[in-house]
Amino acid sequence: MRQSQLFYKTFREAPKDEESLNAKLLIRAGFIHKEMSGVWSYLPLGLIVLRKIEETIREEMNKIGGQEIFMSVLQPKDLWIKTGRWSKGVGEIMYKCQGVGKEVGLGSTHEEMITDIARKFIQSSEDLPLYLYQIQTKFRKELRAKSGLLRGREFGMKDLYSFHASEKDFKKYYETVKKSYLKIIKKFGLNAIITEASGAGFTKEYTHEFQVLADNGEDTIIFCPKKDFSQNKEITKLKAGQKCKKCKSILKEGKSIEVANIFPLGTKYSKAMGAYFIDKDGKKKLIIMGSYGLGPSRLMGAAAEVNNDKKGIIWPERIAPYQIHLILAKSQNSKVKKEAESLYENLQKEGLEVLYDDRIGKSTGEKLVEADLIGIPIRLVVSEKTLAKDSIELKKRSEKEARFIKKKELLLFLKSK
RNA sequence: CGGAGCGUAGUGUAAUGGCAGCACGAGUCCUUCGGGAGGAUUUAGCCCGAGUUCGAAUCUCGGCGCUCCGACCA
Repeated sequence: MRQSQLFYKTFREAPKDEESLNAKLLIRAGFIHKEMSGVWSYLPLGLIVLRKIEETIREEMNKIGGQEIFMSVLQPKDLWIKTGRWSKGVGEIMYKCQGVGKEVGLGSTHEEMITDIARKFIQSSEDLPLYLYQIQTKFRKELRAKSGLLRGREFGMKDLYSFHASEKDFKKYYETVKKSYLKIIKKFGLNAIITEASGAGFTKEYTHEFQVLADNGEDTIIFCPKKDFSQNKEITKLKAGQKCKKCKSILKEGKSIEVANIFPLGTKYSKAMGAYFIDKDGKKKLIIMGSYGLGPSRLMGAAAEVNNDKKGIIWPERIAPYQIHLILAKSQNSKVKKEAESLYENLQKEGLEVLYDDRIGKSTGEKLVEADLIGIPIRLVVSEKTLAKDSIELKKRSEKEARFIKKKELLLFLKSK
């Protein structure tokens, strides 16, 4: 992509009413645009990042047997009445159908719908286990949206639902999802701690939150530095300073961002909605369910919140909008431009993702500062200096020092990644 | 939903009752040419409504919006 053609704009200063770091950085670098509190639009750079996050999640979900579906945002009211959640006002946003004049739900979560689908398709133990997921926009009645992408009223959610014939089978899959989630989150440059939390109306047991330590997080956890233990402060009876029961490490307290939450639903929804299957023994039994949420937009916010320095964002490779930022330094010598153009063509031929700053009016300094703000992992510069050395300058966003590298070696280096 | 703060060009800021100004951005021209360059020139603004006043960006009331703290977060 030629930067001269890219729809974006960076800003020297963030809007004064944004306080959270992720919002400041993502707005300044031209990734997102706020429509209203808790509601964001994604500009080209931001959308690429969001799509990469979704794609990473999709790959991993498919690996653990997930099949992708896409449920509707508008949901029939009667399903919600069955589970008693319509009148409770537990977050569903009513939507008056224009013209029709009837109330329908605007999807805040999809347990009701998925169970409705499942009870129609699951008939015997032969149909189990079953893993269905979707990547969807959710709408929630957040009384207080805040912290940039970290808590929105409209946001992306990957929700996976599992259906099992036995508790044993459910527990096994629950552990599989835990491992898968840790793996996914790590690819976004984040280190999650699996944290026990309240059942939150879903279950009497613990649910599990995936918490990423960050000063701007809205949760507080008491955790073991070796990850042998972690509980949300809301429910824990332990305090920082006490010893971990498993490994005897001193427990710590920290602010954290909840990037995912998984729930053992048991038979709560299958019971409320009559989702049964015929087991091998010929008996009619309730389907055992789990639900597993992971938020792509919140993950994008968390990734920016955690991976940055004073100059800007430092995107982890897997979700960076481009892998390489090629910069044409300002020069009177037309050979410099020729060299950069030909390098751009070559890198593209190799199938590498390149953002090429081909703008001719901009000073080199401005380009470098802007590149740091945008945060692409590898920066290449073509200038009079590099031309004289018959090489290209290479610098990783995560490292301080740049180095010069011969063109042939450069391609090998980049392809090896 | 309770509490606090804030709403002035695209962004950041000044003017505290008397001609809305500055910087960045954006446009044009010249110079500069590796860490948001310099000069010239152009562009663009008082959240909405009511009130007080000779006169309101400024004071009062109402509304709307944003941020932060708290409650809530299925």
